[in-house]
Amino acid sequence: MCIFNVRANLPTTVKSLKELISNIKNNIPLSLKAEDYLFSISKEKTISKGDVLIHQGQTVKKTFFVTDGCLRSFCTDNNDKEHTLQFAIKNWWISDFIAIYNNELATLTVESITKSKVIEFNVKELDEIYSQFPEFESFQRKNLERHVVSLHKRILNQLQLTAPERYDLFIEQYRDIEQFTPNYNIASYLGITQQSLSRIRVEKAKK
Amino acid sequence: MCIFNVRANLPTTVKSLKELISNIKNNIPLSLKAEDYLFSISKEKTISKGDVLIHQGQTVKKTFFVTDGCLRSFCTDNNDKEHTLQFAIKNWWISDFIAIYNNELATLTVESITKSKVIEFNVKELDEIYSQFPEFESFQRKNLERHVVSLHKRILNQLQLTAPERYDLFIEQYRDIEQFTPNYNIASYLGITQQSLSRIRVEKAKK
DNA sequence: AGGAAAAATAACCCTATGGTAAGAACGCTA
DNA sequence: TAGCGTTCTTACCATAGGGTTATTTTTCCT
Repeated sequence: MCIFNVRANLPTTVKSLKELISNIKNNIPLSLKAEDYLFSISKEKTISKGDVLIHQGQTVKKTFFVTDGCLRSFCTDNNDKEHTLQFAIKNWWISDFIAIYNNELATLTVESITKSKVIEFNVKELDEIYSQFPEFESFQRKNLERHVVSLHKRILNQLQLTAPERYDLFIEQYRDIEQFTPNYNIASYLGITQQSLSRIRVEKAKK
Repeated sequence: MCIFNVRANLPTTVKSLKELISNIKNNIPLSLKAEDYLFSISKEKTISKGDVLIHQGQTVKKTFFVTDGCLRSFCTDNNDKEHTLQFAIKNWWISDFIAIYNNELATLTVESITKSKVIEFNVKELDEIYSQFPEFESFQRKNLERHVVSLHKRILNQLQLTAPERYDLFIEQYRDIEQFTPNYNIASYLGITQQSLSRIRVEKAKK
């Protein structure tokens, strides 16, 4: 959902930033200066399974571009039940965008489901990029348009599909996420319990 | 979710375009040329209750800014059940953004719930505005950011709240929409049947 | 390989919501 | 103000999915 990049000659430690560069260059031409800036504000991190990058209730200062592994964002309700808003794998962005765009404290938790690699950005520094390098405006607008479409679709699916249908669709669309994440996380994304998902899987296997 | 405006001296027939202008000027400075362009591509329309502005299955060429009344967008499933994605009142945009951004045929229907007034824009002409007047990029990016936040929140609400809780929230947040729309449309927005909503209302009244 | 921890399944009963159908209330319009 | 269509409510039973707890299977660790 966000953006970015670095110079052509990368130190070995930031090799995976190349993903990000090519990702961006597919969409807009990047000046060397813009690459420099991106490089200067990014920090590559390796994180372990279970690590929490954003804590509910705290200020959100970072946003993450995933280069390896799988993360998720979720909220926790009054009964300590978790509800997954988003999964993120390679080339996806993840953070608490509600908090960032509303300038509020985090309502979400962002945690790593597997050992992962991410590129970390400071939200404020990242936001600077638009004034310094206006070519990012259009790039990001289009990203957001695509994101809006996927959210519209998710809402419609939630309204009109049964739980088994939603599960089938999830498997179909996110096979590369399914392999990383336990079923109870998928259930919390689909809006059902782990037990219901188990039942659904059993029914599905019978056919 | 989109953008717009017109010149300072308006013909009387486009007086309501002023809403749009002030809406935009609150956010970005508008050149006269940009105002001219907006004026040239906009068309004010009065529509009756029940009129359909976008038909499922057809090409989506228009997007609408509402200046009076209330409209909704919905999809229709295999059993002819309708599921409301969005309501739009004064100062909101409405169209089938899934179709527009994906360049597909309409999956949604946009219909007017009341007698309404809208300003109609051709999607292609509207899209031109970004290349001709780059100041709109940032404006629209921020609109989309806000829209993403509201969609994230809706998804989380759908996952974690009960039907009565969602209804309470709807009443609280959209009192100005509730007055226009029949309960079965609200039900289809909340993801429940008209009958369930009726039950919920009865329970609520008892307290 | 062996044991602990995590994840998935199963079985129980319970509750919220759905489907159908009927009737009541409301609101136009003649 | 009568009458008709629309919207809302009620009541019935049906069902999907939830809550709890136990058991099995898988994964992970050393």
